[in-house]
Amino acid sequence: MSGSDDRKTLRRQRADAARNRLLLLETAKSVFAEKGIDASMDEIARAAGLGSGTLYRHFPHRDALIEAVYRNEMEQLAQAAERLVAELPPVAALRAWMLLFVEYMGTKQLMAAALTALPGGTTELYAASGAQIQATIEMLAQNAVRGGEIRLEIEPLELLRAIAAVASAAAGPNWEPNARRLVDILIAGMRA
Amino acid sequence: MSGSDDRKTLRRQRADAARNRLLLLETAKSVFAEKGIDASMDEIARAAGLGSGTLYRHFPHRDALIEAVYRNEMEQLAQAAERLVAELPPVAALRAWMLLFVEYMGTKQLMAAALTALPGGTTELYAASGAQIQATIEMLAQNAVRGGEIRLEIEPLELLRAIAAVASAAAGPNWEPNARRLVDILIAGMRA
DNA sequence: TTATATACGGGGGCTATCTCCGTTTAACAA
DNA sequence: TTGTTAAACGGAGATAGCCCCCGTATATAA
Repeated sequence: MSGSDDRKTLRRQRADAARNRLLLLETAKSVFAEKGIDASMDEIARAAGLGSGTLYRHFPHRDALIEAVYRNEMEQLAQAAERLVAELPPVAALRAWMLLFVEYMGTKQLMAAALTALPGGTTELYAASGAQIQATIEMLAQNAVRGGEIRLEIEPLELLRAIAAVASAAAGPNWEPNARRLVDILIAGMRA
Repeated sequence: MSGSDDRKTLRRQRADAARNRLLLLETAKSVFAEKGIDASMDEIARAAGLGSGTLYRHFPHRDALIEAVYRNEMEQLAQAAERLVAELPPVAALRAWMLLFVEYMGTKQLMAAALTALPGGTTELYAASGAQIQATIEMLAQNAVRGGEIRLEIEPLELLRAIAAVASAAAGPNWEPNARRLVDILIAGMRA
């Protein structure tokens, strides 16, 4: 009943836990990059030198881990967007950021897979870490619409979904030029 | 050495085998539609009233089964393309077929999943059953290019990949209008 | 220093994929 | 028809991955 209950029950996270969480995130990122998005949970735990129980305490299931790694990466893209909007005219900023997104998919193929791959789970993955990326692309798109240069008749997030599909490793050897070209096709197709 | 060797060694497929193959394909299609693309192999075998060994003899692994179901479905789309090309002007035919593709993804959400979902396996899935669908979209695209109305700076198959991503169930409640609109954006973006 | 909430580890349950092999059956020849 | 044989069948079980459980260890706060 009293406020002191919170005091009593709240206890800051133990240092080892925080350390291990970070370690697991880093390890997962590199293991995913090396072995692909299908790397087993046990393997990741082993690579981090921790028990699988520890891995599962921090990330209750496979998707939660992928999502966490993914969210981490996306943060950087969100920051880049701010910069581009400040420095470039609206449509150019949108285009530049989409190209950055393509480039990003390149370095982190696994993330492209995560975007499109989770069977039935993609939605939830998006719902969580997608919130940020969605806010970002929507900001860029709205900005361009206000400039009067493009019309927006599709949910902006879908633009990314389309790009991610083409920019996934599965899209063959020419995925990069294809994806870059797709960005321009989309922009051209949206011009008023 | 002699031609009669073939006679001797070749023996036409047994009737029960052919029957069961068909039965398994049909069953798989409906089970996938009902329970989603994650339905277990054992469940499909059981639903068909056959042993799992039989299922695996016909389709050596899960992906082979999905691929076979998928290829089956795509056949119909290929036929529709012929008709559209004969009846409509080039770009209209391309657009109409892409919209048909969207509609198709709607009825067979599982196929959209198959298009984008197989972890690391998408490429192979495409390589096999994609041959036909690729030939189809390329025919439509080349036809439109010859008409001089559009430029083709992206591999046509990638257009489908983009559409499939947006038209997948994972793309949220508005996937259909979004996907349809994407078709028009793509067409507009490709106009010369 | 002691008490306690919190974290750790890894064995094990469960489920799904795929293999193996003894049994059954359809196809062909005589 | 009937016998022979290659082909197909079925389903138990080997393997592997996800995740839970819980006894042990330890960081934190008093």
